[in-house]
Amino acid sequence: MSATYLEKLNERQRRAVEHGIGGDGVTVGGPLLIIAGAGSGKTNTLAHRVAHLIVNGADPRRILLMTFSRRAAAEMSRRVERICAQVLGAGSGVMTDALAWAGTFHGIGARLLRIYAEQIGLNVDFTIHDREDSADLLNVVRHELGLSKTESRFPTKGTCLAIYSRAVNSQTPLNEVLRSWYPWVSGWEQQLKELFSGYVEAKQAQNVLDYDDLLLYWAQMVGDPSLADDIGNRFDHVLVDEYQDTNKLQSSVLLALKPGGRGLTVVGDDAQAIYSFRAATVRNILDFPDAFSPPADVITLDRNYRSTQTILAAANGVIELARERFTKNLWTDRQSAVRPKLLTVKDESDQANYIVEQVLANRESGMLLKQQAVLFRTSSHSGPLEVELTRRNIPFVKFGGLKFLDSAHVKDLLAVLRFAQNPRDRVAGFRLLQMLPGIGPQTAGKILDVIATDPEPLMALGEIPAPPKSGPDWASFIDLMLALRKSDSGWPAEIALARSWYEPHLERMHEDAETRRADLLQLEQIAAGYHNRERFLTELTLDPPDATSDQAGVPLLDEDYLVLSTIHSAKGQEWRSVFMLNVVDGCIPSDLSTGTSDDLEEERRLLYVGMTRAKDSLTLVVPQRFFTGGQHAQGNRHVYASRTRFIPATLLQFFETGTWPVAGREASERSAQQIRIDVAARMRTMWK
DNA sequence: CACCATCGGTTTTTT
DNA sequence: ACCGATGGTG
Repeated sequence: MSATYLEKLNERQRRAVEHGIGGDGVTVGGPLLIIAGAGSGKTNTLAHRVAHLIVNGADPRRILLMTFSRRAAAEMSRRVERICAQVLGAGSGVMTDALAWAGTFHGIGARLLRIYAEQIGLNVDFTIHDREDSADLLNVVRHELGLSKTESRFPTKGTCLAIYSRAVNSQTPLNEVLRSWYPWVSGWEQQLKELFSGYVEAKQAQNVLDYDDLLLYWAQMVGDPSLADDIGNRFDHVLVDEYQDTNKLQSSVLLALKPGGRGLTVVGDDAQAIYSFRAATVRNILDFPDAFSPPADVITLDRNYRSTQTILAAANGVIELARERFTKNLWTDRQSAVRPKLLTVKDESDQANYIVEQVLANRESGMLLKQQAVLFRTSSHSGPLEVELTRRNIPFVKFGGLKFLDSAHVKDLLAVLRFAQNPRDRVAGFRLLQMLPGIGPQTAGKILDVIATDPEPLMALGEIPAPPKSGPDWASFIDLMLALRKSDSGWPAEIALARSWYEPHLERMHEDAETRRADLLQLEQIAAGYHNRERFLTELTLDPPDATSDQAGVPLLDEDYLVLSTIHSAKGQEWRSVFMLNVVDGCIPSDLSTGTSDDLEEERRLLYVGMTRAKDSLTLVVPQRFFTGGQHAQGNRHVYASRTRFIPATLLQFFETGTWPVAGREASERSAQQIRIDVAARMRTMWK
């Protein structure tokens, strides 16, 4: 077969694409590891491999493709479809709804668990707790066990959850987890064990799973040989992207699905491992070949197509100072006379002004906002820039950090739907009941106790006499729950029902009900895109819409906007022009991550990941003065920062260094402009 | 028992 | 600056 669509690939990419695929209908080869450096055409190669499988007769519905985020899965599906349509002709129909099994580990886990729920004694109507729900539930148990009133301070719910999660995801006994990562709480080992065991019981009684359970139950499920066979045989091919950021639990699932490694492909880059805080381990990718006999084939893609040679030289310089050597060095033939910039500015406010000026200048010269991105270590670092962008009416979308779903009103509305879906979910019920006036923690707890034992909890709820102080709100609440229980109004009508019930409560509880209402309308819009309530709740929890923008809504696709993103959320992406904020010690590396040398090495890789996102132009900004704590505009608590330790003097040769603004009176004029406020607008809103 | 005020400790990255 | 725990009041 002449495969002209493969001709654009380089020799190694092509080998990776064709590995194990014969022209004779035999498409299931041995295990393959692709080490794919930043910008080496990884996504393209993987997409071509999947397409090539399909073109050679593999059934797309029997391909399992696991990516790091749903965004990545969607992008991959899109590319695969495009290639297949080109090769097979648009009318071939092979690709209609084809890659049904593309998603994240957690998302795929949730789907499989619902399919096999009965066989493993799980109620199919389980709901999924996000991180905060999990912490809340853990906190309830913590109180019940009397651990919140101990002599010396017991760790907070967040720390407890982090410990639990680390133990589960790394498949490590608690005492070792405590010794290696939480030595300061090692005195609480016994109590933590009790807490975790109570937490597990609570989750089961309430028919909820947390993020870790999606992997843990899946791993348990494939621990049974016949179930493992059954699930493994659903898929002829299993491909995993970003394998360096998977944890031990995930690799155990993978090996149980395809014990011999046949049909298994993993792709990743050990130099881009940045998720060890989630128990990801680079051992997974390094040990992959020898998990099989004969060992997996390894193909290394080290030719970078993304960045100019000067950008790559600087990035290579940074990663070469790492404690351990990585499996490759990147090279390119994209010559450029322009080195990346390392720019010193006075403070964060000048940093914001500089970026705005540069971004606008780039746009003047024809570079869309969308082709530019501003990256930072920590979500809050972009605060001053966001203010400035808003003031100048420059549209932007921010990825990472606080989610739209984290706001109280959105959680309230979701709690209504979740409780209707699974009335045993106490976290949802507790939240929901307390929205009613006159119902607080005690009353809510008692009501939940009463209905917990009933086989039909929502019916039982209807029979509870109205709590004295809840007034007429109780009756309308019961009406709502009964209506949602039957779910005969259908989806997405149910969310409209819930929202109109919630609206008076919203107004009562929040001053700024107006802006919050807009969010809820937006949630309703999003909901319309899902098939039913269960899918909506599940997928929203697993893949929350993570973009927040200056406008209430996510901008339409054809609009132009600047991208703001944490480095973590920028993984796998690229832009023509990239700016990195706060390239100073204390930000990269984060002050909180300088404890162990492993932490520090991960921060170094983080800087490397950020730098390698840039195609044509890269600017690292170093503010000298850094405001801390209180955000009074006139406040003056600050620290003097210095350039990140990851760019020592020996690396300065790779950068064009400079300061901004260029000295002179321009600067004072600019700052005069900057404190200007819109007095007229303030006057208008004063009496509203 | 709900609701409000206050005080003290903490503060990243995300499925 | 923001929780979360705690204590007082109605």
